Amino acid sequence: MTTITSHDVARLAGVSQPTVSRALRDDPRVSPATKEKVRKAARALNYVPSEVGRSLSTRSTRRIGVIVTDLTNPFYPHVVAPLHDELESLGYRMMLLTERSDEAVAEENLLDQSLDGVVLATATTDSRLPAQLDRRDIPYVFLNRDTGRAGDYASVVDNEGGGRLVAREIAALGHRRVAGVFGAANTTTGRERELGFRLALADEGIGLPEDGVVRGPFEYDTGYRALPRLLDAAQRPTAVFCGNDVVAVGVLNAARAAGLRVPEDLTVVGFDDLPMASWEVLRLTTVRHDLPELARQAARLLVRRITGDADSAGERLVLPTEFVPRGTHGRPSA
Amino acid sequence: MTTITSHDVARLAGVSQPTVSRALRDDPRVSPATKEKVRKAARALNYVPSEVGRSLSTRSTRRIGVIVTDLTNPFYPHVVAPLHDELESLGYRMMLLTERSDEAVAEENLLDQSLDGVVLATATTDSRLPAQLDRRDIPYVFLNRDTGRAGDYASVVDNEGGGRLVAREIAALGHRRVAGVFGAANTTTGRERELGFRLALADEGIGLPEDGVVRGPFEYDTGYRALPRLLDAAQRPTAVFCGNDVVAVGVLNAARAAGLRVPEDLTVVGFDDLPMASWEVLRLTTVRHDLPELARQAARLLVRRITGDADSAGERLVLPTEFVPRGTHGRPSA
DNA sequence: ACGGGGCGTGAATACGTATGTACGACCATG
DNA sequence: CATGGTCGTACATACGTATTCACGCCCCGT
Repeated sequence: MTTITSHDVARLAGVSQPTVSRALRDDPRVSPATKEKVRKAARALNYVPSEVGRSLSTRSTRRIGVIVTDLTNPFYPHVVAPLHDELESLGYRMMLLTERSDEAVAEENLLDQSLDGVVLATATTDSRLPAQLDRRDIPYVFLNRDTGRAGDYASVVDNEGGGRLVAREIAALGHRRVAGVFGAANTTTGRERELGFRLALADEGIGLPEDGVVRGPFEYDTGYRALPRLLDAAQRPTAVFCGNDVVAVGVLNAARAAGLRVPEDLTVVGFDDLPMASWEVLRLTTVRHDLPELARQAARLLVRRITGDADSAGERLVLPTEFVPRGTHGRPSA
Repeated sequence: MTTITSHDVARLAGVSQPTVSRALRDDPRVSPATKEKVRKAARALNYVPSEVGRSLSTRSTRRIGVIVTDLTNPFYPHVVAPLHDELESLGYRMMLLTERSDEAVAEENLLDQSLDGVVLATATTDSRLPAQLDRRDIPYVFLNRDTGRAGDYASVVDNEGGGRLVAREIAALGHRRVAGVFGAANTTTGRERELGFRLALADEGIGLPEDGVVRGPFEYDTGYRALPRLLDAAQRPTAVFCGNDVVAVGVLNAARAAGLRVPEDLTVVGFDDLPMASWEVLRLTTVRHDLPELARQAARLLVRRITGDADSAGERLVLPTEFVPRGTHGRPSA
């Protein structure tokens, strides 16, 4: 069974190929009678317009690339899913790409004109991808992380504010020896959350000792392996602020493995409020922001940029944060 | 900045466009000297071949569609991630599509010749998608679930065997009043796991009462809401087999909320052995299979089918299962 | 010296759709 | 009745790459 084209439909309907194209796109210049004839022929042949042919002709693929590091990190699905849905409702489709890809492969994938735009959910401050995309005039937006430079198009969270919230709550409970497990230093999320936390702690006269800070990828293992080190610090902490929920879950599990009671022996606070944070077995105290909205906002911003409706100087959309008390924080017992 | 095409490269290199195409694809009929000239020109212009032009000409997009229900269900990322990587190493890219999409949209996406193949990770036994794909001669494979009919191309798990394993372990521990939370009845995964469980229980003289069975989507909520109902059964169960780990986590959390101790008051067993099953806060006893391999196998099978190297009568690749004892099973105390 | 056989390259074309332009028919108006 | 306008459709072409075919050249053999 060979592919059915608009020419086949044209032949059956007794019109020309361009008329088929126009009729199916509901062009007002085609008479209702002809439209009906064409639609009938198209449906009789089970015709579906070729996306490739259309893309070549219109120079637009209505396809968006989304770059993530690792989908098995529970954070990403919660951003990719709403992103997918929002893009779909805007008439775009989603290509999933990962950062770990071989660099040459990745670049070719991005620069071969097969994407109308790109969502970068993994940007590190030293990534060279944005420059490549700029060079090709491929619209892109940052999601969650950005480069921190002016001119970015980004949908992000008030990370610094969120870090401050946690510091104040922890201080108010009476904690004085605190620790932190943050994201890698080349991510704005990691840096800003740490900064807000430090600044607000300083306001309360509390310092963050050198051996009370661990930085690493926003992964379960980072948290799991960080806790033993933090417990070995000169000043054993009574509270740990984690750069995100995934890391916090790692810390919670390490605490359980170490026989520590939470929150009696240790206060643990996360960031993101992933659905699992409210599981009974975790009851993780955390910082909430509207993750689905973060994704939807990125999708809409990207589409605005594609259609030329975005501010040419860049746009940074910042979502607010909120402290969510659950079961993993309390007064220090020591 | 206008798009750079092979014609531009040709002009700069002083050759024809076809020669550029051949040179860059390393065609042996092009002389080394010309190749060098072309490569130099291409790199000077930062040329990347247009994927769209190539697709139109070759009638192949090297793009694979992957259909999932809901990415926020922790199961899917663990199959999508290895699938993505395997496809990439085979030279294909991944389009992510969801089942919930508006049906018309979804069909158009699948049938517009923009995909070389499709992975169905969501098949229900009554899905009409396979017939549509057959009709268009679009190669596809089932992943994890299939229709159960002969002629399928599928990468699946020995679900019935896995269900049997659990029944035997539970029976051996002395449980006599057991319950089950299975997947929807129109999924082979749900049906086969239930079947194996029932058959092996019957071998031990144990029945599964009507009010000891709940069926629903393989989601957290299904498990969470199922437990209260099961506890209200005429014969309160001492053990619950869950259709997959995600459901089991729902049950575990419901048990915690109900003040039940696991495994003292209730034995809970899952299926899949997702990474989170080994978290200290869960320590879920479950049935393991090689999930990444399940995905990789599906990718390779699909590519074989695309290239015409697969058995024309269909192929069903079945992965074995293994019982993984952790902390959520034990002898009944009652 | 002439003819034949590679070898390397260019010209022509195909892929499927969208769109600018031209053209024919019909109607209304003077 | 002629002319101008409008409406609907066809013709031609563009998009970027891959491929088939034809052709010219050089080298070798006789």
